[in-house]
Amino acid sequence: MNREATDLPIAPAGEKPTLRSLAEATGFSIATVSRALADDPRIAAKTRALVAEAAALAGYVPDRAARRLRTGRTQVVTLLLNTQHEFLGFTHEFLSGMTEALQGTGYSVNVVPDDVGDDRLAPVRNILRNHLADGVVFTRTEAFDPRVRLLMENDFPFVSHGRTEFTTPHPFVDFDNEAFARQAVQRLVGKGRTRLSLILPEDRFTFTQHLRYGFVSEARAAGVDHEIVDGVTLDSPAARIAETLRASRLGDNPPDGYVCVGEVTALVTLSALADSDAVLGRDADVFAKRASPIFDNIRPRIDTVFEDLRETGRKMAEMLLRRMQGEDPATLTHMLMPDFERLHHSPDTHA
Amino acid sequence: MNREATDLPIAPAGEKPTLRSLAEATGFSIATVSRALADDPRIAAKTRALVAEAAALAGYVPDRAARRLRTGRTQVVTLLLNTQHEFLGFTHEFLSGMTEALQGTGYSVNVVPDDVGDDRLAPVRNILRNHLADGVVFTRTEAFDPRVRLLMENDFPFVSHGRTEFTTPHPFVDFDNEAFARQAVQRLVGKGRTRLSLILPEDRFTFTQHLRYGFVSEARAAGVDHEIVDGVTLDSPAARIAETLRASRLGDNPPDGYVCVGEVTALVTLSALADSDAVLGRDADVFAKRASPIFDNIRPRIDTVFEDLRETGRKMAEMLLRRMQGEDPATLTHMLMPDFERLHHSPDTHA
DNA sequence: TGACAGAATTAAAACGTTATAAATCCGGGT
DNA sequence: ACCCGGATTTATAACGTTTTAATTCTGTCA
Repeated sequence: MNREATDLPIAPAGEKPTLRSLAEATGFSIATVSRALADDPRIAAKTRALVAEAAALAGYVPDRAARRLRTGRTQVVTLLLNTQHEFLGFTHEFLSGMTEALQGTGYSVNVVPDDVGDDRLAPVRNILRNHLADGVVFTRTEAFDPRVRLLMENDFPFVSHGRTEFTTPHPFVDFDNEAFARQAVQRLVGKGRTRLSLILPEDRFTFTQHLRYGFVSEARAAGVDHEIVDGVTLDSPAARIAETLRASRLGDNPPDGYVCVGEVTALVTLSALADSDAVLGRDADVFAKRASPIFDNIRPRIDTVFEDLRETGRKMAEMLLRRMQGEDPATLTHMLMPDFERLHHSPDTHA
Repeated sequence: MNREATDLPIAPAGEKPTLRSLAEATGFSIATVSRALADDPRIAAKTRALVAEAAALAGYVPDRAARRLRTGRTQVVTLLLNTQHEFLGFTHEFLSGMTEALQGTGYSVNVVPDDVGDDRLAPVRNILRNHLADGVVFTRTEAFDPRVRLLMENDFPFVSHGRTEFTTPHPFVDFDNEAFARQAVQRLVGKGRTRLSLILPEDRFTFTQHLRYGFVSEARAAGVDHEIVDGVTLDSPAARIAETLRASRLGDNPPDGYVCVGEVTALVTLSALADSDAVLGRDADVFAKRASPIFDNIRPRIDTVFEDLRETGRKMAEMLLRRMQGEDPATLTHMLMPDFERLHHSPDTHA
């Protein structure tokens, strides 16, 4: 019945501290200890302090399984991972950002493949049915993404990377791809380029439309020729993209300005140019979006704009936390702007 | 008390099936249902069949929290993620491989950052103390890796990516970096190169020693000059590596053959060559290890060997499963060979 | 002196499993 | 009929929490 903090027993080496052991150590009941740790105002302040001290001393950490069983809350957030396609370094940066934001919150990150088998919704259904997580995060969002629909129907917390065209608002984090496309066009036009070319992601992704709109309307405004490459998408095999680009360079009036949405596409474009003996800066220019630092080390240098995926992951985790705490989904949206500060003007690393 | 499989009640829409609901549906007790689902031979075969059918019909899935609380097994494996450095695409491929191998096993993958704060062992201690997982997987293994030591002391299942120099054997999956280094030297020597250069990872990693040994002994055997670049490592900022390489090219007798252990290093090397007006194939050659497909799209083309990180993740997860099932740790080792089949002989994508 | 309200604490149930120990069933031998 | 043993089945406790509904304390006021 020891209630003096000074002579509490030290943590026994072998067995892990539990509410019961804390109760025995402090002389209070399990219920009181539980409430005290939750800072319940119904518990006397002195008691709360005593219990807190005992818990710290013993290194008490609540058992996740027990809490989860009792409350139904898993303290887990799931990332739906597309295991096939990736922007270079995407997964790494994104995950790092997520874990960073979740650090110290008690939530842990669970990774589930989003593209196995025929039923595209199976992973989400599985999570919903068996309450495998308290929230979900995913990428490659489509205009009418079935995952979004299903999650909204079930009022389940989630944050999508990318917007949808559903009327009901939902939390998302997105990169302003329209602004990127516009800027890319402006840059190329500024260099005197008049025949622009763009390879788009697959049509079903929402950001494809944003890219298209930004590209087309800005090119029209500038009064320059522009084409969206037919027959291939960002997800096409690199070899096929290369093939298509090389073929296009054999035409009468090949493009002289390339907007590249991904790093791989940019590299393919560069090699297609090299393969057809076109010289960068003379025959054509390339403007690309980058998410990794590799372009710093590639010759010839090209202009790039940075999409911060670590920040994206961080923001998405933050919004998910707030959504799970019951904040209004409609307000939980965030747009990342093309990083003009860190715009990459082919810095000379000799300096 | 209905025991006929034919007219079992269908799964009620709202509430999730549980042992109790299955017991009510079949007329057996909870204990019997539990045992039947575990295929306990003490339960009559007919009963087992009946229960299995009812479970399937109801879509029963055991509650993870309850099972975890009762058994102490989490059904979780944790990947210790280094959030700072990455081989391009490493995390993505590795995780994809892991989830692939774990598909259908009931295990899920948890990602924990391995490099926050000052205490390098904190994540592992946290997992051990609070039994946050049944097994652990990590990369960037050191010769006397403290994580390995701690995990072994606690007899906790793990698989390391890379070997250690501890005498007690433990499960690992490793890439044969010595073989890679030897082959790289052979290739470069085969092209007539006589002054080879290598940038190593930090000394503390085990594979650094393997690379060094393979490189040095093969170069000696071939009787060619060779140097290990001083003052920088694979993890140095790309700019510093570039700086060092450019400086080295100004010397009397610059290297004419570069062995690159990572993609970024390879790119940096290429740009350093370009920056100092050296021509690949004439003034120097580069041989690199690649883990992503980007080299297919880089000009000038270089020879590369493929390290399959998806396969690595898959194998590590498989070994971990077997270790958790009690297999002898000493036998759970796997070496991945440099992929000679998929050796990249600068294929001409024009073909 | 009691009664009583509010403050503080607690007993006990529940979450869904698994596992120990005990109970029931059934057929065969006496 | 009766008992016995093996085959089945079951009641129950436990895992570590949270929370509902008491219960006990304390001091105040009639």
